[in-house]
Amino acid sequence: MTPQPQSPMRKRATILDVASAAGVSRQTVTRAMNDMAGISQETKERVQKLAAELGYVPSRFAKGLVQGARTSVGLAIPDLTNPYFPSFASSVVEAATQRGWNVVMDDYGHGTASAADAAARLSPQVDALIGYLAPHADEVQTLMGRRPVVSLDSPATEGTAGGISFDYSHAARLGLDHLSTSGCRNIVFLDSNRGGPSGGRSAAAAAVAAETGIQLTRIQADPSAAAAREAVTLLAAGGIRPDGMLVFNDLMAAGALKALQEAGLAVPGDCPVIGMDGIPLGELLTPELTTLSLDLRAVGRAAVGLLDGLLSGAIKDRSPEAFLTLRHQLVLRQSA
Amino acid sequence: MTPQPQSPMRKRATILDVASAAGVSRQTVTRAMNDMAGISQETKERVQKLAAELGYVPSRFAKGLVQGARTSVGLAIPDLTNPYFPSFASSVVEAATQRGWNVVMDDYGHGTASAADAAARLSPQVDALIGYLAPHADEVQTLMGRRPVVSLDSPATEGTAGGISFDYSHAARLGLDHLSTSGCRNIVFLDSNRGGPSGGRSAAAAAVAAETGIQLTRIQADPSAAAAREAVTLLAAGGIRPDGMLVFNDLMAAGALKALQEAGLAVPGDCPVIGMDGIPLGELLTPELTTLSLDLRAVGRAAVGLLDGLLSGAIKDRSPEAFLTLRHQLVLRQSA
DNA sequence: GAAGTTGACGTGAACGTTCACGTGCAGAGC
DNA sequence: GCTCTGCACGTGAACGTTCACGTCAACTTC
Repeated sequence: MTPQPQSPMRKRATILDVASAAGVSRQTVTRAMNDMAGISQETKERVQKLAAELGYVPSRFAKGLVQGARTSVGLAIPDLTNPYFPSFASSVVEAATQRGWNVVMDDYGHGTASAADAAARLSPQVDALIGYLAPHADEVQTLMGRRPVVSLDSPATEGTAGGISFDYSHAARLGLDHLSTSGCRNIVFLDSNRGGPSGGRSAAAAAVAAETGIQLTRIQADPSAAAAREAVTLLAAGGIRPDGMLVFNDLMAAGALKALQEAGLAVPGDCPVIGMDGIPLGELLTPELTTLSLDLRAVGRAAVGLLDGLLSGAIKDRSPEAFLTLRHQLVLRQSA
Repeated sequence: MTPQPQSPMRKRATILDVASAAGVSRQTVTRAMNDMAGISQETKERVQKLAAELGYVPSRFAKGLVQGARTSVGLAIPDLTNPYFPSFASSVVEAATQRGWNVVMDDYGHGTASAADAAARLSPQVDALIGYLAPHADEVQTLMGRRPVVSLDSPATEGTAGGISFDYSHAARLGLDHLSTSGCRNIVFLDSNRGGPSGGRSAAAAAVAAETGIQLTRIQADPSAAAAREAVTLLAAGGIRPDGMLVFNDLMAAGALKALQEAGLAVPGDCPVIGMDGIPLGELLTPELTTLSLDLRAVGRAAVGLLDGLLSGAIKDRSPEAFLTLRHQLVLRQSA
């Protein structure tokens, strides 16, 4: 409360400064700060007040050293700008908070950084790591040593302690079935051009198409709305008129929607569109986006749950239980 | 590499375990792990390999204790689900990463938590705090003691070390001018019903309206797209037909857009709509959203910049330089 | 009035690093 | 042969807490 400048004093006050100012011992200060028993109300208040005046903040390092780590988990995410990731991050933060963990975040989207860079920064600070790491999941686990890494959407062949993957065959089947039932015969799969997690979706779509005899053309773009929009505009300008579209993710689908409308194709009339992921944004588009939806909060919860098991030893590293597969669900709205 | 189970061993390996395994001293292990001089290549590699095998991870607590904190900053955000906040968070993470800081995140949106709860969790872990804290900014600064807190969008009367606020009068003037110039005479301001930062926007809009003789009706809803949609639907059902709309933020504007269209009002034909914040989502809507845009990356950069000044002492706590005011810019798209 | 109990406080040790030296040894230089 | 230099490595101390005990007086208890 007293605005006491004390500016020249650059060094942090320690517990001993408080103790000597109050004329008591370290331990008594500890008792006062942590509301422990064995101290009179009077002394406790005096010490607390003095501590505040001196700007005393217990060193988290000293505390952690002696008490044995409160766990903090790293969260590595490619791009907070894609609405999918904040939804995911938010559920991770919630689940972690419930367990009393804290979350150190790194967003490696800007610049040319990769998940490995993020992990290198995070590694010295955390006891475990969750993230979208493909195709560097291996490298990240190496960086983390024995500390568990849960990787999302990377092939289980990558050697992380645990992982969550998605059943893209199932998703592709749901999506393509719906489109072909709606009469589409000339479907385009708009894929992301990023090496990483994309492979799964496009491969699954191709496989399902081949199996069911659906004609499927694959085009690619950066996984952003703007790039998707441009790609579809280009496609339409080339005279190609798909009569159905399955898109890598909802954000790209939003861009595709725009481009199709601009090209004079009605959605869903001329060309139904199905997105993937189920981000809240979908409901705000016109037409509202039909999508293969993931329960986003469940994804975060599952990731944290796995980590909990791995940390506690209830789940063994790389054991079958350490890998989960989640399924998409077709949410019908207006666009298909 | 060797999958050596070693599971029963629950305790972490320390530097001494590595040292004795390698037959060298602590200091030599330190030299090997940190690529320091004064060690032979041969020994370095041997130690590193051994360390990896033992799963040795240097304790961040011990390291921090002796080296004096690498700074980590807390980031408290109400709701990652509103696309505004991830954009902001992303720029904070980027700016912090550039300085070699790390970011501990807390999202206090879920449940009934407030910024103060988030700060309580964060406080023992961080050296400084950035966040949307209103109306609990005071309380948060108290929790943080002398450590600097930069609060966004809270009145400068709240006693944080620094802050960033927005010139809502300017924004309201830009928005209302544009609407009234377009011929709107019966404008609705769709406000958030959250106590916090909302006051500023609505008060500024009211003031500008009064000053310029514009007829402005204020309605309120939860700051989400769904709630805004519902509120506007209700409004329209009540027979009230606004001929122009200024909205608390872009997310709510997206909901309003939907509702207006459903109610048979053309946008911008019958009722132009202007949002606030300038989130990327705006471009994906139909019609594309005209908005009072903030340079979101600049906001994060500014916040981290302030914190940097405050931490280094270049800027004094609560001095005039510790408070910045940013301005919105009118970005004309289709909705107005 | 001796023994036990309680409350309020203090002290040594330990947590796992790094820093600032110190040591020993091989070879260079004269 | 002696010092000097450089290299590879080791050792005491310190960082700021908390834990597990101690201590000491005042008060009960019978």
